[in-house]
Amino acid sequence: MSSGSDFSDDDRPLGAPNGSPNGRDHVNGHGHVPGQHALSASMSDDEGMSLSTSVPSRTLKRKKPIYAESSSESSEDDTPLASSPAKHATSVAIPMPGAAHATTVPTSSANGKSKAKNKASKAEPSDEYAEEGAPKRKRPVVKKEGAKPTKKKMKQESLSDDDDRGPTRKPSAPRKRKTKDESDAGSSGDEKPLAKKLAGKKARVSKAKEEPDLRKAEKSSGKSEKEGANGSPVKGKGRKKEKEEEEEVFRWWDADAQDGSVKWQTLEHNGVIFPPPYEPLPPHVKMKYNGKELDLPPAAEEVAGFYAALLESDHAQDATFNKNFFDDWKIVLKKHPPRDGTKVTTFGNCDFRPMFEYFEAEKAKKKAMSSQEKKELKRIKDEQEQKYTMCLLDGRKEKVGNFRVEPPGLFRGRGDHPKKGALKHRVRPEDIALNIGEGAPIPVPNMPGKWKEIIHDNTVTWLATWTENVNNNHKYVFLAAGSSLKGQSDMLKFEKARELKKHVDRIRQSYNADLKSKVMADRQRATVMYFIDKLALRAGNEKGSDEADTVGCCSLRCQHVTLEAPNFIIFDFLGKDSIRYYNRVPVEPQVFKNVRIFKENKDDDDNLFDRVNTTGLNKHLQSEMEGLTAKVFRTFNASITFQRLLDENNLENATLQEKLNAYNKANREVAILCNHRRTPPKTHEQSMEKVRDKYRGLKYDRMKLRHVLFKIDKKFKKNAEYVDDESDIDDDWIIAHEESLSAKEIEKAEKKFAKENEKLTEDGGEPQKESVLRERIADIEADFAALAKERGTEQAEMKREKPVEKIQESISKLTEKIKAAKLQIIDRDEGKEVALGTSKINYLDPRITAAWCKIHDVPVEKLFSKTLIVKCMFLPSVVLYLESFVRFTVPWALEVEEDWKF
DNA sequence: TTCGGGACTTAGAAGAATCACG
DNA sequence: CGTGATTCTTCTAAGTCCCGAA
Repeated sequence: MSSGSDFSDDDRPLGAPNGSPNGRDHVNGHGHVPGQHALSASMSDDEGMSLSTSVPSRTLKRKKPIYAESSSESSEDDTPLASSPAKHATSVAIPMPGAAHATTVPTSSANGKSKAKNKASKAEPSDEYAEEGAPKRKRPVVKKEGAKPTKKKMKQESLSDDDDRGPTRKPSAPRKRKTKDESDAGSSGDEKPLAKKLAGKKARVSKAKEEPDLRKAEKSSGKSEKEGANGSPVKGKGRKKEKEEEEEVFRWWDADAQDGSVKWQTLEHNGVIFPPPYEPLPPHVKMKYNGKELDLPPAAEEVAGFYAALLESDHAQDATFNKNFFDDWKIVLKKHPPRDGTKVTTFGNCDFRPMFEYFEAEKAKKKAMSSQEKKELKRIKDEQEQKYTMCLLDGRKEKVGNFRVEPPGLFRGRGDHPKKGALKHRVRPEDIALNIGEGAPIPVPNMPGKWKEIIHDNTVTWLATWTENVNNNHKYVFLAAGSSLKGQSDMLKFEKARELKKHVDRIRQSYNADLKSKVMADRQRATVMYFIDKLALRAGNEKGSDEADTVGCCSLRCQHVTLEAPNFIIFDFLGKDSIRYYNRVPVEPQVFKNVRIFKENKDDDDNLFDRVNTTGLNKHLQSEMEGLTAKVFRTFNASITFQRLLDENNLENATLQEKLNAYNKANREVAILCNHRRTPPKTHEQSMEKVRDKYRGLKYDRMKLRHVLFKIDKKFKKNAEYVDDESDIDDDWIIAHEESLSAKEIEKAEKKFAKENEKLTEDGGEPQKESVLRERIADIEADFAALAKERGTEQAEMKREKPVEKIQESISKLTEKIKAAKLQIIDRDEGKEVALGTSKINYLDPRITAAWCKIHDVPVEKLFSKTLIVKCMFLPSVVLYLESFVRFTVPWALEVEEDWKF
């Protein structure tokens, strides 16, 4: 796909609107529109849809509107483009590209009024399913029972024009699809999988069927043994039992398909490692309360220390953080009061500084240790942790991921999480459940206590779990990213995304048709799909009031989207991790219209899509393609865009560096698409200034050379090549620059002088007189004085005569350098808040990179860090090869043929 | 139909290691 | 050969999605 789309990148920009609620100001800078498909929707005007969604459901959770200002309520047709957009909208939009392909197949169903659209489109494609190679579905189809029942078709909401209007359901229980329009979808969904299965593999079918039952049985019976017994025979096939000695590479990707539910047959591990107990501070380190030293018992001191350590961080400036910390600390203090009976009641009277300073000093001390000592310390630590790092999974040694139990501390929620600052308790063995193979030795905790529970569940991959006290979230210990388990599911993920390629045209047609559906729920869902597909937005589950207020596609509220006629939508909301998403994009007129309708009669903090939620959306997606969920679109979009961008380059005679740049550029585009950001390093501005200075220096040098030419002959001024003005270096800068140059030269001269003298004395000679140095300095100063004179004259003298051609040559060389420097500056500045890692690790199919490296003869190590490579391989023995060379590696992704395409 | 439990992926920040370079 | 910048790894928060009970 993606044929044509040209990505113009010149539009970057966007002025960042200020004031993001939580203080961060990330802005997605560009108007990139991702998916380049075209929606062929014929824009027939929809018959006057009068559906107004009247009743805005109030979102339960939302307490206070965050973006109060956003002017959004548009009620009339005409969009507001008023002020607000203008404000933000510096950005430029990029036209949605390509329009061609998907379109080609007009489907009958596309015609407007039919509400049954789903059906129609579904039917036709059936052949597609058949062709599918039938990869093993990991997610067992299982649950089909669920689907079936729905047959009920209730349908209400038909949008007959008015009545439906609504959505009527205003109830506060908002949206949530009440309707089941999905029913049809359900049914069709059913058949699909079937077809697939049939087409697919024989054995598989039976397996799939069986599994569910199996699984169920297992679950209910709990740890029962039989599951093991049952399970293994089924899938067994003897494969895993092969003699492979542990260091031999297990090529799971070649091995027989794994079933989704049973994850392992045998599992041995050493549990988790607990952090060392709290060590009280030396007696001379005491925080103060009301100016007096506070003598705290260890338990209370420990908590105070958590806070003290953050004293200079942003957290300590955060009111919520401080309050939550203080509340929790007071609870601890009640149990462990200061020894002198002081009552700690006011946060403002606390002075944690002494503790902070002690920590800083300790840090400095540690840093000052010799590298010998540091190494020794590290060795000891590694030794202690050694046994936790690996486990035995089906007889193979595999790396464990986070085997260190999270130490106690203050909860660092992102954005404005209502619980940030709360005390996270120390986790004890009593809190932890271990999952381990039956019969495997039970590890002994490295601190006093007994495990909460030992289970033997081979349908899950975790080794240990506990519940964290602040949010009651579950924490797990899993295998490392490079393990077979993770590798497998990673590969499945990408295969699923690739599968979407085959269905995406049809899916787009179908949602395009639905954009005009008379059923409000369908129309909203289609609109949601349009955004998810084009902008790679996240699904957007509902969130609770005790979490930060962030949204995804389904949970967008009216305040998050602004319409700008004729066809722009401005998104401005906080997404995952409270990262701001800002994007101004052109959309299909129908989408524009829909959003206008959806916003009608709603308040800013009402849900934009009041009839859609992620569950319903995913259910629908499943009916379009087995295993399809909203997040698959993100993976698909990222990888396919990446592949396309890489393919667009012509790297015929490119140098290695140019190739790497091209790769990184593509990577960055994807990161931007997915809105992956980072806060620029504190030092960014400063290092930016340095680069800019270098750039100006080059420009200065070139200017001087030009002036030399001008002096030789005025005619050069006419030469277009030399007219370049130095608009980016002003007089002040020139003066400063010349001064610094002169200072540098003098310093150099002094050093040289000193060195010469040293040598002379060494050889038994006499040192030179000071006057020699003074003379040299005078010369330098004279040179610079001459330069000062030249300022503004457009004429310059050359210290050493050079033929004109040489000068011209130097100028063009400088011009090149200047261009490169400029690019580098832009690059760096634009990249300052884009994080490339996340997409590289999670969204870009590593096989794209592997194949690309093969074609262009680029060593993978230049692009993938060691851990990333390991992720594509996963066995230690393989990793060793890596050091010597990638030829021998057998990571699942690195084995691809060079013509492999996503 | 909602709700919450559960398991697993995705995410940016913080910390550690390595690099570049004066 | 330190040291400041850059890159990689670790840490754990915050999502997605599924499931089953009420």
